Amino acid sequence: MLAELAHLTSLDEGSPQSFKVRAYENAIHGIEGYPGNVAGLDQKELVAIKGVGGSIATRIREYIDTGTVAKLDELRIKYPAPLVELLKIPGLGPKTLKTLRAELNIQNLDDLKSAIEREALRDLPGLGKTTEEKIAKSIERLGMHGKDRRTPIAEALPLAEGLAAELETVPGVAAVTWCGSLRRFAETIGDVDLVVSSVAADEVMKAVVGHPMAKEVVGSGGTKTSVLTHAGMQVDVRVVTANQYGAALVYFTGSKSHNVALRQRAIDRGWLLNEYGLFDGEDLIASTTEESVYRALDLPFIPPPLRENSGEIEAAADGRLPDLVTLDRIKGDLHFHSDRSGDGRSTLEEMVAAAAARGYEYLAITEHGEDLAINGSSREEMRAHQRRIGSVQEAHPAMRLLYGCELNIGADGNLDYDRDFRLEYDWCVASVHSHFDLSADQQTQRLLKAMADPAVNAIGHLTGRYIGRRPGIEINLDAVLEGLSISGVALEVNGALDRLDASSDVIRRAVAAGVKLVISTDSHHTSDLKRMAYGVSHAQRGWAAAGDVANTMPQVDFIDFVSSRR
DNA sequence: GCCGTTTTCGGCCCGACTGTTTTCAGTCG
Repeated sequence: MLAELAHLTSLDEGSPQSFKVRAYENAIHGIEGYPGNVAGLDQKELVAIKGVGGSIATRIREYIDTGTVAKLDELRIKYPAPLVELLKIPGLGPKTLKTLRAELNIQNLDDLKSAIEREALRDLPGLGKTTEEKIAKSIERLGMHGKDRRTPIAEALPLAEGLAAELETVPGVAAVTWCGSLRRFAETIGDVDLVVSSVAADEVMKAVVGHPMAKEVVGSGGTKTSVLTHAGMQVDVRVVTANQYGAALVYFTGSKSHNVALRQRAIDRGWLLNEYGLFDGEDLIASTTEESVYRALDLPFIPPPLRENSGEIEAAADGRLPDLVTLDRIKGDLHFHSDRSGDGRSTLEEMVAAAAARGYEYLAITEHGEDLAINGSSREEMRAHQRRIGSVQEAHPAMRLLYGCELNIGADGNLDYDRDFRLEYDWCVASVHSHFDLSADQQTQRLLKAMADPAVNAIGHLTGRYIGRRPGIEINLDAVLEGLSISGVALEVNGALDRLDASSDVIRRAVAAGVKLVISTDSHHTSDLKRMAYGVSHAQRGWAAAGDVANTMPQVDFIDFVSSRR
């Protein structure tokens, strides 16, 4: 509601920088940083949220109580959807759109196209032939990459990793880092930003322009090149000197809103912060490393996944940043398949060896239960598997293997096998794999019933979503978190890049509610173990401290934790 | 529309790039 208000108000005010628009955007960030359920707050409690004043608080209550907001309805009538759609065209902003509507009565895409055909745009004040052609070209490729097109992180990250590795081999290059929403580990990525430290910018520009993944060069200058990939993703590469690298990383990692707040902090001290450094007049205060920039602003280093201006700067300033979970504190993996599961692709021995190579202290083997057609295992198969796990255990004495199962949560909340058989497992993850379209009430009951089962230790991939492909199930989150909190069942943070389920905002709510987390890879092949790093970054985005994550416990404590559930 | 270790009124981040202009406006990140 607030995002739409901001969007329509930018049209109404004829400026995306209008203070009213920014106030709405600030309120969005404040609310994102609120760890509880905003719908339950009254006017006074709402105003206490940073960025929310009397007017916005009233509109939030109005929205929750009535489902509509009069101000928003007014704006929707004044600016109908077909008109607002035109803002998605790259290069066309609110000012130009206002002119087009006032001068040429353009109301939708067809109006705009025909105005371009009769070359009517070029005679308008402030526009010209070039702008007309630019807008025409933008419309042509609108379907592929409009302003709001976003790519799932599962597609963007491999592209960035590959390109960064190649650019590191270009002569003169000292370092390459992908920045932007990708470094912040957002679920979807607008474009890939690479910041390169190099003494030979032209070499880097040449390498990018001539790269086979570049289908089209959007723009290329001395230090900045933008290209479109064949998949329609924009990649921006920016070259800076080694001395500017830290300030550039801060600047290009964002978020925009985090940067604004940092610059405000600089202004408060009479300084200037930009992508080249932190300055006191002509004097450079900090620029080489990110740490030095933050330190000069009296802040500890803020990990990129937190940089959304949703409370991290205030927390950092007060020394209240959580002791975030990190990869080196992970002691085991608790959602793990071998080719015993129909969709598994590596053998048990290979999978266990891969886990041992990572130095894990414990590992739960969680093959699919019998209810999952094709992929599941019968009781007899499970018993044989248990024996095989026992013999593999002998080869890895330092790592405790848990005989486990990924139970399937049926439509009614029922689980595989029977209670006694389930209780023989050392560790069970229970997950939804079907019936995605039940009502929120039904899904909630289903989950609550599953977590009430004494064999269940964790709820796997909470919503079953695939980012950009399939929405997750609808649930009553408050009820689910309460259920987890009461039962002591852990919430899984699934590290598969196309899942990242539960979402980071749910993780943040869960942490605030005292729910225990487990970060798992849901590995089906030895190459999947690297997902642990993704799960950790994603959990950081949800403000998860090491103490919130059960699989940071050393082996002894973890075994205690598991048996307390049994 | 929000906010206050100078403030309840008067501020509100910064720069690159492009195009349309002779000093600036719009868009973008």
